[in-house]
Amino acid sequence: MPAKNAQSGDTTMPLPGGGQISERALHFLKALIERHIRDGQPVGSRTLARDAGLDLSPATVRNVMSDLEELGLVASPHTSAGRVPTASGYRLFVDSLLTVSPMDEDLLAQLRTGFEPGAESKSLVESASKLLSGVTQLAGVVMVPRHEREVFQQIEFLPLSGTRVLAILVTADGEVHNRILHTEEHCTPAQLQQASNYLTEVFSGLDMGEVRRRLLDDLKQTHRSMDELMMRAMNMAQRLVEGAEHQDDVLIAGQTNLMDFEELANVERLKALFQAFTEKRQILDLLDRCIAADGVQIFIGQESGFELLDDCSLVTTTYRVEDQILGVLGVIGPRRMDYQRVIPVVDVTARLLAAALRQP
Amino acid sequence: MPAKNAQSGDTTMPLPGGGQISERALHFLKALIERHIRDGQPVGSRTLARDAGLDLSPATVRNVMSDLEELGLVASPHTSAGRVPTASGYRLFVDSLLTVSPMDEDLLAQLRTGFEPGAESKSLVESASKLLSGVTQLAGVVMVPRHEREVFQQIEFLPLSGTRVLAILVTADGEVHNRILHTEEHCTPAQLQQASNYLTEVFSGLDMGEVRRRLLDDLKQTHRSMDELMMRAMNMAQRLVEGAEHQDDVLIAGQTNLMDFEELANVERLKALFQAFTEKRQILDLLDRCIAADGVQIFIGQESGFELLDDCSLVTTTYRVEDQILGVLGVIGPRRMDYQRVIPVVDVTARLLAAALRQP
DNA sequence: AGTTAGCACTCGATCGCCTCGAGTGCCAAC
DNA sequence: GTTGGCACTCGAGGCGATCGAGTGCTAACT
Repeated sequence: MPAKNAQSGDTTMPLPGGGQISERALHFLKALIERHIRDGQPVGSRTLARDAGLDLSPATVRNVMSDLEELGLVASPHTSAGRVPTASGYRLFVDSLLTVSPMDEDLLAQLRTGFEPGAESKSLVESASKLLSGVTQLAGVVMVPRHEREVFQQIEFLPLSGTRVLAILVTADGEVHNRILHTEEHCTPAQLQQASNYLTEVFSGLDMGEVRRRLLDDLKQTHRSMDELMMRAMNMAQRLVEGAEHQDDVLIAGQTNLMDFEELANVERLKALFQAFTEKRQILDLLDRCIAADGVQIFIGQESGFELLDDCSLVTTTYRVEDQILGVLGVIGPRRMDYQRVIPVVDVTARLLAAALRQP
Repeated sequence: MPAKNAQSGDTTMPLPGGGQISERALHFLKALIERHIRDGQPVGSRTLARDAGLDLSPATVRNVMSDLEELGLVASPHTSAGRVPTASGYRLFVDSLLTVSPMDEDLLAQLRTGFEPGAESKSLVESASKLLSGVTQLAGVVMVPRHEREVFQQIEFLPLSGTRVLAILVTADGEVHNRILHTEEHCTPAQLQQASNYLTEVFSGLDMGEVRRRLLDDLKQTHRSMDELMMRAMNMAQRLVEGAEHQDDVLIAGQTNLMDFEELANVERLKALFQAFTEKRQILDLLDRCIAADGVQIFIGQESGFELLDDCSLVTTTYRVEDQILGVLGVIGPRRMDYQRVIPVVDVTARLLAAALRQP
């Protein structure tokens, strides 16, 4: 029998997947999910009847639950075990049922004091991931400010012994990248000075993507009048810019928190998950896909498109300075995470990190 | 009845803990341990009789095993379950029974090619930990070259915007440390240049411990004639040297390998272990205690004095350049690891790392 | 004296069986 | 539309039997 809970005194709402659902059914869904988030157990009709506060008998609740099951919002692990929310159930929950409570004062204070005002961006990002994991008891992930978006400020070349040269790239936000380069010939300090002056003058104020593009262009047009020194400087700059990529582009903290959840406490699954955490590649790709969207994004189960996280949810948001997106941060946890609490935490942390990054 | 296997045709040997043990019993102990290392199961008399190759009946083997048990070298988890080596059993095994086979050619080649010749020390150390874990299928740990032992080569100050100065410290082995400092007053590039020239001249060739000591001394003796600029330079150098400490002093790779061992596959234990791996502090302390000793060191079970590793063993050795100890590396695995194979791997990796570090 | 076969015994693992209880679905009555 | 009642399902947990690997002991063998 199809779901026909549409009744006179109760409004019904259209459902994303097509079909209708009564207000009352939604209320029960919400209560069920909240209960399940709290204790992790399948929720039975008796319990839900008590929880919902509507003074209805378990039998009635069973009818409603049956409807919810037919709509694919809940499921029962086996015949005689209450219901558990499905991914779609959670989806509906976070989209329309969530009561976004204002954030706790203490919590806000805790987050605020977590960011050391004058600190370097590296350490701020680290604080962010630790705060996220500490406050939510989940795994915190932060994608560090994307190099592409950073602004070139100056470059210096420092002669080391032999033909080795230390190249130092400073970006506008005070980030420092350095790398040892091997040149074919020996360079004098004066030559190096000249090269760095030239490059700094030409590229200062451009973002790194632009710098890379121009470098490539300039190097291609070798016919352009350019003395050999500059060629070499360009080459060095090129190698520095190319090299300062990836690697520690994503910070993860509190991985071990995930071991506390029974639904994930399976050694094989954990192994795969932790391997992904140490390699970071896949996590980075995942976060990279979140960078386009605005505001807090939530991926439940397979929605992340990342098999390892099928039993997990991911709550992310971007952090930005003056409308420029710097990166993405968020948390990874089991599907049954406390979204109500986690969402504002992620949101606020992003704002605080952005604010801290703004004033170097 | 005490162990009285002393017999005419069989030599007996004194045991570290006092007591005697026959050659034959040792032979059985060795076979038992090798068997247990291979399959992880308690070893019964029938199996051992076959394994030992001495053509003795299980009944005889049982007598021997009983002696071994009385000496505390093996134990049975319960009445009818064969024997398992104890920590003392492993101890005796690694001390006197181990047949150190020469290293496999392919393996040696694999280790050799793992180190990129000209690479920076940071990346060499990373290679070492990855090789250790990859080759042994255990967790590889490397304590990075201790800062104290490094040799100061040059220092440079780079003016940034405002009163911020980027201090760059280069050590003889090509390691680069940098840090952003805030000065009270604005410094001209010329002043900074002068300061860096002075400091480089004074400290070049000294090891970092010496540099720190002299800096502290000089700063204390403010009555000494020294112009204000130098004072400030000293101050900056001081802050840089102090700051470039600890943090990533130990690298760990292949932690997840430990999840494959049933004897460790317990979520609580794993959580504690992985927390220690991310905090690193305790691991660092542990490795620090190994730095004094010479050659390959083996800690079995509680011998490490680190509760979390009670069910693990630790095989370490130091790596050195010209008799100067640079650091410690090794592997962490279950007690029943393949010592025969692991020990040479640790040993050779240390030598290769040292060799790679020698030529920057 | 050391070695061995034989034998009783122990004990975990596994299976089947049962009971218990939480929860469901359906139906008839309110 | 709601509810109580009822039969049914199914996992969890307890109980007992069986199986088999392994032990310890003893008595006989070399």
